[in-house]
Amino acid sequence: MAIFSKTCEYAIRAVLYIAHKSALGKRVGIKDIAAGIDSPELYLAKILQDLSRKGIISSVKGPNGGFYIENGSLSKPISDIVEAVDGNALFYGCALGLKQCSEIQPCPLHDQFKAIRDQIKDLLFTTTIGAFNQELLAGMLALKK
Amino acid sequence: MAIFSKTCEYAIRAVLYIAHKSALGKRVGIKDIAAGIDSPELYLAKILQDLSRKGIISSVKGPNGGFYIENGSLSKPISDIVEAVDGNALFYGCALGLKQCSEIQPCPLHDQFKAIRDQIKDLLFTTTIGAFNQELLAGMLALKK
DNA sequence: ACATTAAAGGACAAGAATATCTTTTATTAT
DNA sequence: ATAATAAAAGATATTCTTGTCCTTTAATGT
Repeated sequence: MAIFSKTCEYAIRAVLYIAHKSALGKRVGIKDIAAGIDSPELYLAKILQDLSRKGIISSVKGPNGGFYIENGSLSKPISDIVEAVDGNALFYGCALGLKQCSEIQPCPLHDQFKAIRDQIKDLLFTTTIGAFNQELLAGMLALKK
Repeated sequence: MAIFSKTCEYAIRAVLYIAHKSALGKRVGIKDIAAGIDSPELYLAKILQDLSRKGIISSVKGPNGGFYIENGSLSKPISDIVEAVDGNALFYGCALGLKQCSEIQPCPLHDQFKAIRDQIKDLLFTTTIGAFNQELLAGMLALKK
């Protein structure tokens, strides 16, 4: 199994794609995004609808419409996308799925996974949606294939 | 989403349960294990069949039969269970699901996730199946609820 | 106003993961 | 040998994830 659901992988890649296009003041349509991140167009549409409802991205309908990201939202952390799509189990859940796992009643992997979860949290909470814009524009980072 | 699939959570908990019972020279039946780790009995049966076929655990049929773990297998790493059930995407896959992600063609999270994957690998490859036997016997660690 | 464009929304379909049920096979004790 | 036990195996059911299709709504340009 992967760290993120497939839906979440698409979501992150799409948001980063929209972000670096938005930095140029451009809105992007669903076809453009789907091609830009190699994802099924109609499924991605559903995901973006959801992210739009949740305020992570914005959209306008009609000619010259499309998806974009508010300047202020570029400083939101990537964790916002993950939480919106996959929930917060990755940040707070027990690795072995125990509801009552805690310091008092730890599962065998409790201590070791705490460190890993903390590192994952640190990464996703401190990395912003706009953090990769320059490198994406420069073509130094990949979002497809 | 959680780190492991539900199937894998059951698998790890069951194997650790079997391990610490095996340390006492006892075989344990599926009912016992399912109750001991709070899992659906018949589903767990399927998982253990699979682990048995893959040589991670052993079993004997008939009266006084049940599941057990060879002494030598107690020193196998937990990663063996994870790989058998969830595959190795957690250890080697790209966080954003890109097939071609690498140093040459990195996804935006490539570098940061490499560190996290390495830590996960380190934990799962160096922690053995038998590592928690004493604490489990002493009731200091939980496998259910 | 009207036609065109593009996202939103609702419904549906396919596939995978999770869970259950029933029959078969192997082992043990009598 | 036979009966009882317990895992293996095969079949089926349910739920969740992923993916597609079709209609509706909102915005724009003419």
